[in-house]
Amino acid sequence: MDADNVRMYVCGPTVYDRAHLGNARPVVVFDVLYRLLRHVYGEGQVTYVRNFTDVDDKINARARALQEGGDGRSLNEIIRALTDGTIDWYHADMDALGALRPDVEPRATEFIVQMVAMIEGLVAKGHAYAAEGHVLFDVRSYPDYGKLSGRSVDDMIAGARVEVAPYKRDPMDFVLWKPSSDEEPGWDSPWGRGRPGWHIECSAMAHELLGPAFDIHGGGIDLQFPHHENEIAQSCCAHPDAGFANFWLHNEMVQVEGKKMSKSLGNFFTVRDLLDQGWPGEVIRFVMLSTHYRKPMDWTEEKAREAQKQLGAFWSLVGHSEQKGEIDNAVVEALSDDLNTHKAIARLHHLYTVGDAAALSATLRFLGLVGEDQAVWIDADKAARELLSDYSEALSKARAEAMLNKDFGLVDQMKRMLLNAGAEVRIGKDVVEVLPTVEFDPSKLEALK
RNA sequence: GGCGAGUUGGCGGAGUGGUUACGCAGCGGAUUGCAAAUCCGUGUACAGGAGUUCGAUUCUCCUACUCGCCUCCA
Repeated sequence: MDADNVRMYVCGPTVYDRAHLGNARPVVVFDVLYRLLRHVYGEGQVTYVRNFTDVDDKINARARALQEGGDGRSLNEIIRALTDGTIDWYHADMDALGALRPDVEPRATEFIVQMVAMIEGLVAKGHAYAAEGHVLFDVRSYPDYGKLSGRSVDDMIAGARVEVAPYKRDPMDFVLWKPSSDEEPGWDSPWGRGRPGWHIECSAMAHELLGPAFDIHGGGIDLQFPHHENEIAQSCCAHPDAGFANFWLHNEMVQVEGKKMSKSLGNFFTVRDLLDQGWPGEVIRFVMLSTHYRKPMDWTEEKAREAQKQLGAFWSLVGHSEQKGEIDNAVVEALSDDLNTHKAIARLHHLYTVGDAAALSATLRFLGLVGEDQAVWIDADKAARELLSDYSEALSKARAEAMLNKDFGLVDQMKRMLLNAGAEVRIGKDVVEVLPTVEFDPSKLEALK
């Protein structure tokens, strides 16, 4: 809409717990988009907003449990502390994945005033009504309701899985505001003390921070309905001529070893779990980017291992050279084509194969595939190379002897040990080299006699 | 019951109305004491059926299967 101010809003997490792997996908996907937009339009020309939803019944339940467990603070204080802590976790974990922080990360609880104002506007325009302390959005008042997700109100009602509250005019009407009991957090409003419904916070914050119309709205495909559908209904009815979001992007879900990630299947884990297991954040990111964002992404150990191997190879090429290069244009083109990250990775392989360390380095940086882990890895790699150079010398000597007396027993034994420790043994015509691989483990080396 | 996405070689995973990526694994060769690594070479895969077309993996329709959403969910 405005090349000097490209605006993007992405639905962020409800901060009640550690981010799981599924939470990480939109973060990584839209981080790539953010980086691309900054590259194309300029770093200062892009505004990226991603919210924290810090008012939610799951949070309330946790806070109440803490209170009942003896926490003497007020409910609001506990909630604030709880969500503060969860946000810190989120930042740490997403930073580890190489995701840039958005320009603005608004918290829902800091925009209650704007939500109330928007709801009042909707009531005034006849799109919402108060009933029994609730305020509900009247879906029948918005003819385009269901357009984004390709549903019709009638179809959905036919599905008959809608909870029908007696105060609703239509079963599909959704809550904009609901009353709070004394044990629940609440804010004063024209409809009494209460709290916002789930969807209104994004509409209010997007409007406040990006204006009535902006370029891109993103989030997980599971949010397409009802969350985004409801956002559209609210925002478009509140600001009928603005248009709200120009483009909607939805990432597909994450699976684990071919199955849906769920607590009941026991394949549920957080980003922190993976990091603690020793997977570098860049490897997790690399796995994410190897699948197009609109397809389900299957997390498997095998993919992670493969990603680590490939990234390790890239890093070892760029890590030991200080050349400054340009971001590869073919990668930018691939990303410009609906974020074809896998094609971009194929191009990285090409840069690696032709040995263009400078371009590879700049492009990896652009894609967020080098970070602290790379520095750590380079250090470890250097140390390992040093350690192995002694072994290399010894092996070289032993081999020279063996070449004369044709007894290769010792050479083979040394080789086995080195390979077993994850080293790579290269014996050429006259050169012997021993180099570490990503699997190198010095503790598996026994002292050479 | 409603809505949607997908089904590509051993595996992962792009893409295209005709020339069929890329990575890993495999195979053949060079090399090697043997390997590893490297280099060179190598595989005509697009769920099934019908249709449109000179020609379809790519477009249309049908069928099968998988998955997701419809309820908190990224």
